[in-house]
Amino acid sequence: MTQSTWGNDMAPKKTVPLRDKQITRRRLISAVGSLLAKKGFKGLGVNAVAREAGVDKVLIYRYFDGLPGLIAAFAQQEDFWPSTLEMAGGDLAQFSELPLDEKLALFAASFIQALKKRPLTRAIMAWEMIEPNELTEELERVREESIMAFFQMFFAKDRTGIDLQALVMLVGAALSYLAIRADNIDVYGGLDLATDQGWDRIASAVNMVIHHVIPPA
Amino acid sequence: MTQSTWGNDMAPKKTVPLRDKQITRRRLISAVGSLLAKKGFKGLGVNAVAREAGVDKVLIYRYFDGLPGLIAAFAQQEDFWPSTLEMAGGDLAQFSELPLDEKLALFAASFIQALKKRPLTRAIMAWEMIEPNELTEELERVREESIMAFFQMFFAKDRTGIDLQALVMLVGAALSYLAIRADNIDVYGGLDLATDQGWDRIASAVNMVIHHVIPPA
DNA sequence: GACATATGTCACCAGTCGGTAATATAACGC
DNA sequence: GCGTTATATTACCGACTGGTGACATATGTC
Repeated sequence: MTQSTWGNDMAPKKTVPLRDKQITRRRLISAVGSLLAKKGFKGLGVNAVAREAGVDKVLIYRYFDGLPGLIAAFAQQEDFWPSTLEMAGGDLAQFSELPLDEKLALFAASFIQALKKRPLTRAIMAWEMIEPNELTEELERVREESIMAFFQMFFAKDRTGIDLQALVMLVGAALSYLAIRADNIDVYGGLDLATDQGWDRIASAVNMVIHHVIPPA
Repeated sequence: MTQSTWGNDMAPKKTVPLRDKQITRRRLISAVGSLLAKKGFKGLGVNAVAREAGVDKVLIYRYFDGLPGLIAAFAQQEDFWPSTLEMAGGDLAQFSELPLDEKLALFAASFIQALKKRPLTRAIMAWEMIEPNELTEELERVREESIMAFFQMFFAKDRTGIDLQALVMLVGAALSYLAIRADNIDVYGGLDLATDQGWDRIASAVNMVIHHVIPPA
């Protein structure tokens, strides 16, 4: 990016580069974000990112050692994946005292909300499905760790005798799939993915399943 | 593709083009399939398809009016989506007489098998998630119709009072997601996606849910 | 045989991609 | 002022993309 040193009076053809490494870095990082949100991971190349940032692409190599490095930097500073706290509904202590079925229901509702407000996360999840590379593998690893830690913390020592882990992951998989699809289609198998009412119906169905599988104490 | 007119005795440098439109068309169509299975929809371009078919890319334009036309021709002749019969386990009459919970369980098992043996379908499903275009929309429409027809035929007039449609679609979404992920990763949330045992566990969890939600009569 | 048509190959185009070297300019120390 | 370093731009490279026109060869008809 360049900026004019003078006003418009002198009709200055020359512009003055900013020459601020930190600002340039931030420009590039946020360009990844906006580009990812706008186009998805399609067209996420050095040229496009540099264009979006208004900066020369060579700086991607100088500051980040290439596009993977830049994307890694982007991923680090983004909360692209919901935290344990968020998946627990915002209050860990309170969450831990809930009966099992309510824990699961709260988790499902929180997970829906978390996905709904993260278009970038949905884009990255879609990305992971079709282009495995060293970056998506890293994001993958972080996510697997996070979700396993969450599961261990709250569901590990159940004595219901049912496969709680498989149940949680099935719900997570279904919600992930529907959230991603919602970016492309309005209806899936008759389910309305475009409106809040449609998602309320989905959440209700999940709750119904949970409360049938785990009868309240 | 070319083939030698003589044996190897004359050391023939020249090869003779086949000059059979139907064969060439088939070569191109099947090249789309194998390329889709090998690389997914990434690198599914005119150049790559022509290379895979061993044919010049200009024929794609001449015979199919471009890549979309070729892909449409490919999609028409493929059973890329399981039929109602297949989703019912192979015997419609028998299926229709099962109690509801067993219907659902059989559907889930059949759906898993159907996805497992269709790498192209998985690739296309992944494609639909990120690149909506006129082709994927068509496939989408076919699929939505098919799945709704199946649902209507067997589950419409339930009187359990629960949201059966949402339940079926949740299961379908979860299984679709896991099947697609299985092409990229071996483990999802602790679930083993790479082995038959892992999928048995998933199927068991689905059955568990079904039988809890819909108690056998 | 001659000719027209169907089929296939080749060569090229402009555009984009990831990547790099050479250069210009700003900022800072002296 | 001078020189050095940090920052950014320009210009280019080879490879690939989708797409097209000119050409070559085989097939079928008369």
